[in-house]
Order: sequence, then structure tokens, then C-alpha cells
Amino acid sequence: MDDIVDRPPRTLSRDARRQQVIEATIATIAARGLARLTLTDVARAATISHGLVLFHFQSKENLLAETLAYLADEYQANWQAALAKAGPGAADRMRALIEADFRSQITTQDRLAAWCAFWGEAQSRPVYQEICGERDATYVRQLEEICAALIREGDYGIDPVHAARILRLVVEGTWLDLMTLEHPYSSEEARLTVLAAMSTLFSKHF
Amino acid sequence: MDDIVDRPPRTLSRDARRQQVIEATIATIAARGLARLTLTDVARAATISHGLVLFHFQSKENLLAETLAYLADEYQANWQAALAKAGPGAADRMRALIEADFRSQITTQDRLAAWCAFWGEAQSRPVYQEICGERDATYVRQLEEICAALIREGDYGIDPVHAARILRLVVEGTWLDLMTLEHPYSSEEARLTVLAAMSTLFSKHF
Amino acid sequence: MDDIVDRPPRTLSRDARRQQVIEATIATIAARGLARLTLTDVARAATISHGLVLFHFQSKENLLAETLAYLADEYQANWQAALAKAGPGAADRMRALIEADFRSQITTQDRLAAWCAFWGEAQSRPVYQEICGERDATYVRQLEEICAALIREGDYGIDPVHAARILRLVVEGTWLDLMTLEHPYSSEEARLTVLAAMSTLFSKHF
Amino acid sequence: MDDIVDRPPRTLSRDARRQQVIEATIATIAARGLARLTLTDVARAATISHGLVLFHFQSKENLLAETLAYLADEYQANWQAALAKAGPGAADRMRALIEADFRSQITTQDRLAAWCAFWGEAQSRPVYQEICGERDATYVRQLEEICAALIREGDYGIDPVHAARILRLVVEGTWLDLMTLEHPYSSEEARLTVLAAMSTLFSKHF
DNA sequence: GATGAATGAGCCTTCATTCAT
DNA sequence: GATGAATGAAGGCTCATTCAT
Repeated sequence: MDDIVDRPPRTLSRDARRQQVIEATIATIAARGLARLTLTDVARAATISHGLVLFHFQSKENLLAETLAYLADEYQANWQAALAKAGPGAADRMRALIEADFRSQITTQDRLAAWCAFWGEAQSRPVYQEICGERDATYVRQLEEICAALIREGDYGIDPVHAARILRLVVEGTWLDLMTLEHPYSSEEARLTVLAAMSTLFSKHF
Repeated sequence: MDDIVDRPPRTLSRDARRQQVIEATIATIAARGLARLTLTDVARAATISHGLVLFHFQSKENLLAETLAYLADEYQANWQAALAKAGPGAADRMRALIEADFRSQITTQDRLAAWCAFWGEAQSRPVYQEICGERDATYVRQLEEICAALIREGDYGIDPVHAARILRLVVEGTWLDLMTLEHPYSSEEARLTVLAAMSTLFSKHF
Repeated sequence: MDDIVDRPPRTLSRDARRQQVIEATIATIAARGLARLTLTDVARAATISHGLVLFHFQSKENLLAETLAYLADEYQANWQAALAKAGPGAADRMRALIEADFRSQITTQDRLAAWCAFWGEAQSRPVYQEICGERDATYVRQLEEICAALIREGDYGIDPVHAARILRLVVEGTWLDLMTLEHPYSSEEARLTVLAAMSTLFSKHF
Repeated sequence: MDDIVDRPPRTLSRDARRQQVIEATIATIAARGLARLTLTDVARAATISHGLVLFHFQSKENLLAETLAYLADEYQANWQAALAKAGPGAADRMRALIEADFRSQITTQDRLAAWCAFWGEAQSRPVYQEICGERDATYVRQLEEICAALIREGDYGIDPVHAARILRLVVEGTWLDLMTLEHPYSSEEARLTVLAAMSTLFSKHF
């Protein structure tokens, strides 16, 4: 049994299946919200049985935690890749970081909706804060470094911590707006808003 | 027994009871999150039977909707009262609006947590968007007017719509941070961040 | 207190209120069925508070029992009055008895529906059988007597017990048909069916 | 322990389980009536969990509807099988039809009680009328045909529609009597009553 | 791996009943 | 008499989880 034949290895199949379930979870959160999400919904979205969902993820709680971790990893990989490709100057790096948030395929409606849902529950679920905690800190540190460099170059009179925070909140806030407003603006308008914040903060650079 | 002490009467007026239940709902959302909130939790927090909660609110869905409307009304009443007391100048009005968001008793931990929870669910529950929609629009319009006046006075080169949005997102975003970050900063830091945004946007005024 | 003034006596008011509630109960059974009937439905139909319904009838179970007794009394009073007015001959008495079932104001849709509902529950509620038992027996005895007289007069070859039973079942059965058939026939057709049964059983009389 | 005995398997095929639950439902209706029937009662009667009842029938409402449909199918299959085996003559066919109603195993106490309960609720639940509607019509049509043939053969002076209706009501009525009377007669007496009706209607045949 | 029957805890909700006013 | 707030038992139903196949 389990003889070695020419077929895709089980590990790949396993990971592929897990990813498929996670994508189905993201879509289901977007469609129904965290409060009303059921494993049956997820299983239906992944076109597998609900038993198999639990086979791969043990519990609903764990599935949600792994989904959040998946999103957080993806987000981090995205901005780190953008930074790696960016030029050496602070302005270039800042531009790359911000554009990464808006141009990437990760900024889909479903993913944004899932992020918002997790944010909403984070205050009452420490586990969600833990999952994002370290990665958040890395991102903030990176952004603050770039802000500090820009402030040094432009001699702006603002604390780099505050500048970084303002930028991050505007980016995240426009995402939230797109999800929660009754009549949201376009995602291009969102981008313009962030650019306006950048050029206000670092008027000599942008 | 049956000694005369100062305890709440067994029966309350309709409005008093409803408000009591809504306050209990806010506290319960903060403690457990929307996804795990049960009517039994709410009833226990209000020290009444769960039957009475439904007697006054008909359904869980309706209780949550009325709680959100209560929060939205309260928020609007707060900033409108602050504006009414503010001086006539645009800078005064702006300062009053922002301070209202931070000084008031409505910005308690529980209320912020409830806001975040509702935001998280809003994307999958149009009814929540509707409840906030009109009041949000009023607030945004007011903020944009003040920004426009400041921009006129200071000859700043920014679109008032963007300026207003940036300010709003920074205010809301710091609230979210206080709720969702693993190691949040202080609420004084939050206020300083908003002031930094204001003085960046309207450098001649603040 | 309770001084004797010129006002309607309490007893009358009490009985009037009780009758009003019972009529509301009949209407509600017709509209919703016994299984789904609630005291709130009854109270709404009687345009009083549900508390008052229980004040007068102590419990739901008792209200239903009294409603059935009311219907049974009414039914018995109706056919006994018809018999009292009928001529002395057996054929006259039979005709009076049967016509009483069809011409009277007690054979309304609501009353028939209520009867059917009680029949449906009778098998699992001995109390309902008890309420109707004695009155049923009286009716059956009367009908058998008349049948016996007719059979004697016409020299028909049928057991009076069977004849009486057949007639009763046809009368009751057409009522049930009017209530339960998807496309029921007219109540005139019902009457004709009963007359057909009579003329078959007692061909020389009818 | 774990000795090999002949006990029902823990998991049953879909159809077997559904039928088992329906039989349990019939027994429970007979014991408690439709108004007081609970899913827990049904589950207990079937010795399974209440969750499984709903797994197979989705809702209580649907379970009851399917139970009624099951009874109606069974009833129809019974008289149709009896007719198929009957001789070609109208009298033979009539006798077969009537005997089918009384001899079969489907005329158990529980089944009759369930029928009565559904009749009682039919007036306020159109869905019950729909379920029986078509099958009822088929039965009535068949009975009318046979009556028409007998009337032709015997030259009886009665409308076949009325004759068929009278017979049907007497059959159904004796069932109801067995269920609802405080002191019911025997089922043999019921049969004799129906035979009396037949010989009255079709005196030359029976 | 995968399915889906089966369980049971726990939810929302209904509603008869009580009781203060 | 009359109202309606208040209670709590009990019901229908959902759904995470288990497990036989």
C-alpha cells in the first residue's frame, strides 16, 4: 500500500485543500459576516463536505485563526516584496509601500471584508490580536523608519511615530469606508485620499 | 424582611427599561463580541429575565439594531452639542468637534468596543449601514464645511473632502487601534496623533 | 363601597364579558387552529388584554373546555328547541331535527371549524370527550327513538341504532367536508346529501 | 461487552430512518395530539436524538406534512391494491373497496387517531388540504363510478354522487366515532353500520 | 482522504401565568 | 375590573463536533 507511483504528493494535495478551504472561508466571511458564518457555509463554498473542513482544521475556532494568519502572512509578503523591488530612496520606498496596499490582487472586496470582520471581533478575542500583533509591529516599524528618513530629508516638524500612524490609519480607514459606508466612494478616490495625506505630511517629497 | 431599602423597582417604565437593556447590550458586546453575544448574557447584565428583553425588543436582531441607533444618536447629539457651544470661527468649531470626540463621556471603552463590533459586521448587514448612513453623512458634511472654511482662510492646497476624510479616519482609526492592537498606546497619545494630523493639514491654524 | 346604585349588575357584565371571550375563542380557533391558538390571539380578537382573559377563565385549558361546553350547550339547546316546536309525528320530528342542524345561525363557518378542531383533539384529550359525552348520548338517544318510530311506521328492515348512526354521521360528515376538503361543495349540497340519506333510509316517509 | 446481538444499527439508510421517524410521529400524534406534539416526543418514540429528526425533515412543519402525505399514500395504495384484486362486477368492486377500509393493517388505532388529528387542523392549514386533495378526488371519483354502475344495474333512484358521499361519510364517521366518543362501539359494530348503509342504498345487491 | 449520519449543547423565541399598579 | 410588565418553562431550531463507513 502507499506504493510510490507518479502522482502528486500528498503534502501538496493537503496544502492545496487547506488553501481552498481558507479561500472559501474568506468568501464566506465576506458574504455572511463572522457572527453568522457556519462550517456548512464554508464547506458549501469549497464544495466539499463539512466533515472534511474539520478534518483539516480540527475546529471552527482554529479555522478562523488560521484564516486570519493566512491573510496576515499574505499582507506582509505583499508589502515586503514591494519594498524589495523599490529603489533605495525613502520616497521611493514610501511610494512602493503605499502602492502595494492599493494595486495588489490582495486588496479584493472579499479580503477587505474579512479584515474588517476580524477587526470587529479582535477587541473581544485576544487570539486575533496575537496573530496580527507581531506582523503589525514589523509593518509599523518599517513605516516609521521610512517616515523618519523622509522627515530627516525634508526637515518636517512632525514626530515620525505620528506620521506613520496617520498614514496607516488613513490607508486602513479608507478600506473600512469601502466596506461600511452606505454609499462608499471609489477605490481610486481612496488612493487619492492617501496620496493627499502623503503630500500633506511630506510636502517637499510628493 | 421586606425592609425599606433603596433598590430598583421591580417594574420600570417602558423607556427606562429599554435604556437599561441597551446599556447592558453595549457592555455585553464589549465583553463578548457580536458573534458570541447571547440574549441570556444581555439579560444577566441587566439583571432581568431574558423574556423581558424580548418583550421590549421583539428579537435579538432588533435589539442590536436599536442599540446601534442609540449609539449613533448619542454620538450625533454629542458633537452637535459641542458645535453649538463653540465659537463662530472655523478653527474654534474644528477644535470643538475634535475635542468632543475625545473628551466626552460617550467615548468609554465599552462604547468604542461596541462601535468596532458593529463596523466589523456592517459589511454583511446592510441594516447597520442604513442606521448609520444618514447620521454619518451629516457629520461628514459638517466636517467638510469646516475644513473648507479653514482652507479658504489658510489658502491650503488640499481638497476639503480629502482633508475632512483624513481627519475622520485618523479619529476613528485611533479608536480602532485602542480596541484591536495587542499593545495599544494611551488615549492621550491618540489625541496627540489627531492633533498632529490637524496641525499638518492646517499648519497656520493649529 | 359597593353601594347599590342603578347600574347594570356585575353578574351580567361578568357573563357578557365571558361570552365575548368565548366568541373570540371560537373565531380564533377557526382562524389559527387549536394547535397554534394563543391567549394573546384570543385577547386581541376580544379587544381586551390577555391578562383579563385569564382573570375570567383561570387557564387556557379551562378556556378551551368552557368554549367546547358552550358550543355543546348551544347545539343541544338548538335541536331541543326545534323538537319542541315540531309536530307530534315521527316524520315531523325527524325533519325538524335535521333542519335544525342546517338552518340555524349556529352552523356558521367559525363554529363548524371549532367543532372540527375539537374533534381532532378529542382522541388525545379525555376531557373533551367528557364534555360532549352526556349531551351526545342525549342526542343519539333522541335520534334513535325517532328512527325507531319511523321504522315501526314504515316497517323498514334496518336496526334503528344503525339508522340513527348513519344519519348522524352523514350530517357531521358533511360539516367536516365543508371544512376540510380542498374544493368543498355548497352547504345546500350538504343538505341535499342528508335528505338523500333520509329518503333512502325511510323511503316511504321522505 | 460488545456482544454480537441483533440490534438496530446506529446508522440507518436515509429512507429507513425517515420511515422510522414517520411511524414514531404517527404514534406520538395518537398519544398526545397535534397540539401538544413536540419533536422531543417524536425523537424519544424513535429512540434517536431530536437533532436527527430535523436533520431528516428540516422542520416540524415539514415532518407533519410528510407524515400526512405518507398516510395518504398508504391509504390510496391500500384501496387501489384491493380494487386490483377484486372481481370485475360493480358489487365485487364495492365490497372490495369497503372491506379494504376495515380489514387492512393500516386501520390501526394510531393511524386513525392521526387521521382525525389532521382533519381537525386541516381547516386552518391549507397545506394539509392540498396534500389530501388530489388523492381524495381520485378516491371519490372511483367510488362514484362504482355507485353509478350499481345504480344502473339496480335502477336505484339516487344520485351516484350522493350515494358515494353517504358511503364515504359513514366510513369516515365511524372512524371518528371510534376516536372521539366517550364510550365508543366496537369496530365490528362500525363495519356493520357501513354494511347497513350499503344494503340500504343498494338493497338488491347487498 | 472523504462522506454524511448522528449527537447534544445551547441558542432564540413563544407563551401561559403571575402580579404590581 | 383591567392593564401590561415580568417571569421562566419549554419548544423549535442551529450547528460544532464526533464517528461509522
